[in-house]
Amino acid sequence: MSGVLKDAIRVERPAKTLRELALDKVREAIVNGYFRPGDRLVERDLCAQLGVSRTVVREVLRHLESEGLVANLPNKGPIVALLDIEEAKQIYEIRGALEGMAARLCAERGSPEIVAALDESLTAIRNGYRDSDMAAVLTNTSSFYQTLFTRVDRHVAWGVVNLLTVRINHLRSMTIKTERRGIEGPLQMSKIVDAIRRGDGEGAYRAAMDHVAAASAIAEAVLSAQKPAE
Amino acid sequence: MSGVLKDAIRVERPAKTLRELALDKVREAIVNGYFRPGDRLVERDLCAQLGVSRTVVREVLRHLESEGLVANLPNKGPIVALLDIEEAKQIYEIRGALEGMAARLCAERGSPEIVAALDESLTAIRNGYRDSDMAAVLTNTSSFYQTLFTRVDRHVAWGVVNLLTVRINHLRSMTIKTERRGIEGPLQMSKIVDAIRRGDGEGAYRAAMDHVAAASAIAEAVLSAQKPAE
DNA sequence: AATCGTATTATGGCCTACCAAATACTGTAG
DNA sequence: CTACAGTATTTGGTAGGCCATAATACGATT
Repeated sequence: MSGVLKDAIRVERPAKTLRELALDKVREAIVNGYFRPGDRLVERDLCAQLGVSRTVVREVLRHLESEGLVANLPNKGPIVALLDIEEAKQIYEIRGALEGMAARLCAERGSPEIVAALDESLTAIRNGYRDSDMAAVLTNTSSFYQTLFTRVDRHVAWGVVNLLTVRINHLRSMTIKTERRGIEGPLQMSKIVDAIRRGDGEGAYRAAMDHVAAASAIAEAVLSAQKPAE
Repeated sequence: MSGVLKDAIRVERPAKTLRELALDKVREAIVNGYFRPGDRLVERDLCAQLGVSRTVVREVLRHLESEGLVANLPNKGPIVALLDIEEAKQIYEIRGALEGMAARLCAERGSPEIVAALDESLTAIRNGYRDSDMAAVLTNTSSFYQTLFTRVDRHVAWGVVNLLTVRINHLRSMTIKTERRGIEGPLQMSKIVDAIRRGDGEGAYRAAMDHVAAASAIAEAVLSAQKPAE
């Protein structure tokens, strides 16, 4: 049997442990609102719902806790973390600093491939708004920023941004639906791309900051309009 | 019985679970070098060493994994994460962005209390260098930055910085011992304080960035001098 | 009827024991 | 000396149990 063939037919293992699958499921469930902020996450119930053992559930809860998606009340157990408006603003601020940094680096790199990739995501975002396909808007916004970070090899910063982003995910899906966001959002993002295209690091930095600041302002409005109602 | 008294005599419970104690122990052991990068962390060995069950050990390992201190090799198990020089540089870069941001905010706030607190930490750092007490240098450097972040209520950013910092902790203790660091480090930090004192946001930002950049450069030198030797 | 004390329940924290699968090691037969 | 089979190691995952605590419900007593 040839070594080459052996490699060729090598079966791609799922490679995902049950724990990781469960982790994704629960995170997904929190992010998309199946579990609401404040909901208790009872271990044994989760076992039943996920069809896994308590060991796995507990590891998943620990992991989500360190991600900030789950909070652990002493002597009461884990709940879905509540999103504090102050915290949300700080998260947006951090994203601004990091995305601005990445945008500047992209501009300084001056690679046409980056601009092309960003344009592609941006077009997809515009189409998403046109078709009212908010899921598409979210995933392509994500890939827009992923490009920004990973094309200049800032994987750690991308990881941080991702970590923080899941915590404000419900906010993201709300801000995105805002009336004017469908126009202004892509406009601001295209300013980032333009600055990168002309190699304007400082402009790219500011454009990225502006975009996040706008998102933050909308989020604040949404949150403070919502909180009193509870 | 008076309500005031009731609060006054409220018994302080340890409140720490076994898991948290174990987590701290293991993290500490990794950070201070008892476990070296690349070392395997065999669950059952840890159970024996910590005197706890596998349940606890596994949760601890998961937690450290999500902190980036532990890496999990598929089908082989957890090891202490190896520090890649590229990753270290990125971490320093992120710290620069966030600490710069915090320094700017402190300068804009213009509160004498902040300056006083920073000065106090800085003095302690200088004393630490004078007495060759590197542990003191580290903890006071930490409190310097903690002041920078928490006095302007940036707890999330402080959390991010902390999370990243533990990953480069061995580097920190090495860069700190570098010959000229004992002079230049405090000098750069005093520039941050000076800029804050005169309300110069931009200057504080740049000074904070410079300080981290210098640390990064030293770390790079140390690491690349060390890696080939292995 | 109001209050005080006592089961009961729900739940998390922690433990032991077990099995399956993958990997690493080891000794033996050819 | 090599190939191969068996053995130990170790993780991933499961099952189930014990204990402590907190909350709640339920009486019993005054």
